[in-house]
Amino acid sequence: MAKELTPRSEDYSQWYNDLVIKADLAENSAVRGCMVIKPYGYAIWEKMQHELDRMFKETGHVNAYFPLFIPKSFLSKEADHVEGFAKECAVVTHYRLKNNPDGSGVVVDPEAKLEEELIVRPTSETIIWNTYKNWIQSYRDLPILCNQWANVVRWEMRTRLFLRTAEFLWQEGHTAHETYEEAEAEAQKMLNVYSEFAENFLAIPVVKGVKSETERFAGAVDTYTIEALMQDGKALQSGTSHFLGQNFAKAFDVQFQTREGKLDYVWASSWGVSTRLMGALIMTHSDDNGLVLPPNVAPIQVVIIPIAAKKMTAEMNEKIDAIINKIKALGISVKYDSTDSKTPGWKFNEYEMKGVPVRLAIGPRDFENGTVEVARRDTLEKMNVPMEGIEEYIQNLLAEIQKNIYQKAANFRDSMIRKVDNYEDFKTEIEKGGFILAHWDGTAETEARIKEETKATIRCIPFASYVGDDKEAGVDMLSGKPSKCRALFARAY
RNA sequence: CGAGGUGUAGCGCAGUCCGGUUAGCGCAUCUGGUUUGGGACCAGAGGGUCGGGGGUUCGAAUCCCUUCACCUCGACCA
Repeated sequence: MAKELTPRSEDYSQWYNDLVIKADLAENSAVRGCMVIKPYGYAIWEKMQHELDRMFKETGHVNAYFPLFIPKSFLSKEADHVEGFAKECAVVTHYRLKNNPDGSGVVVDPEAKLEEELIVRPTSETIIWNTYKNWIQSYRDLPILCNQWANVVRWEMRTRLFLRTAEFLWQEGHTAHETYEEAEAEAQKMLNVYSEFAENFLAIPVVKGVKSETERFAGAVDTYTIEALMQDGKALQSGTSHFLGQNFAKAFDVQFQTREGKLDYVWASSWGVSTRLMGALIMTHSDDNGLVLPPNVAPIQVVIIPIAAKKMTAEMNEKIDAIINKIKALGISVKYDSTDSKTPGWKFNEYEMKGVPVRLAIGPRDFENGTVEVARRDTLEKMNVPMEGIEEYIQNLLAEIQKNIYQKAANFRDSMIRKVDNYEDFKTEIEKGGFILAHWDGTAETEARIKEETKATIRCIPFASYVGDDKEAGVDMLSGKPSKCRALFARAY
């Protein structure tokens, strides 16, 4: 009765919105474009953070924190950068309120105008490079490998929970290096960290590649990306890593003494993933019954639901406690839901909505047979499993589910990548969704025309090969001009 | 910013066209009891500035003016 999702086939977008609300992940707030991330949604984000943070540290990075506010003048120092972000900045102009003389509440005190306005960071390159200038004198001070966990604000016209909000949470890495090669390698390395994280942890298959000039980060020399494919056939940019060259070092005059005793500008990279990954996670795996979570990110990995809990004997409760303890001992998070205000049927649906990977039901029948009913969320299969050794069974099952969820997504993604050689076919194929590999002459004009006419954008030039000859030269499907290799096109979020 | 739409109980809605007792319904909540293997049942209870302001009227959720907010779809973007 209460909670029914709009089926994906009926309205994918509505399904997504329903799911975010009904799985208790997030909700719209009183502030335009800003969401409240609810405890269950935040628990998933925390698991992502935890794993990413571990991976960053393992690759030699350290965490730091830089200010939320950026002096307006900083933003204009790198020409492309300001161009890219100027239209979506929140600006602080005053520092004080006062009571309205007419008694109608508070108003901004016009006396308290700031000398220089402050921008709420849309990203932190400028404040960080202004800071790095003081940290770097010699090659001995390099590399600097900093990350920060932060919130940023981009005043978007239209917002959607997790996918695009005015304020969002993310991490941003900002590194400084002696050489072109080292900074470039860092950008590549972090892209690999992201793709490993997406695939192994979130079970989201991604295509790694380089962005076209049009899609590149404002101020970067090259932008690398991981692109995921959602179930409705649209692409979602899920993480980016930028080789910044010496652009920010020049803008903020960050020079260092080289090993040869000369002065040179520092080479840079930056990289980030955001709460948008929550959107990717939801849209990659979930179904019409609700969220489907890979065991690695599930805040609750196993839920145990007693049947007729009030009729349980002390001996039965002891057996259940023993099972819980054995599962916990294996490092598996388990929730025992014995509240009697809800029926088992209600709970079955509720935990399916929330994507809990494994559900156990234990009732009178099971105590008679010495079994437990095990249900897996990914396939919705139910099995009766002996109570004895149930913990190992679950441990294996969780691993199996993690693998299965990834494989299912990978099969779908692969089935949606195809090669197209002429523009007419392209227009037909793009309607069906998915990734299309087609030859592109490398010009912004052709790219813009394709976007204008088909709403498809170049997601990236993939590093790996997907359809055999996609790394071979050819001719642009639209202009007929020579093309070095195929680009990956899709409609995107 | 363009085009549509919606604001009535915690949530979802009816009532508005055509003004008239005490503003309804479902879910949720609370109390008590019975239940429990796929969204239970019975009995009782609480909960409302009808988005805000102004006007018309004997009388406004309903008509008029004004204002605010939110949602969906476009253009912009992680």
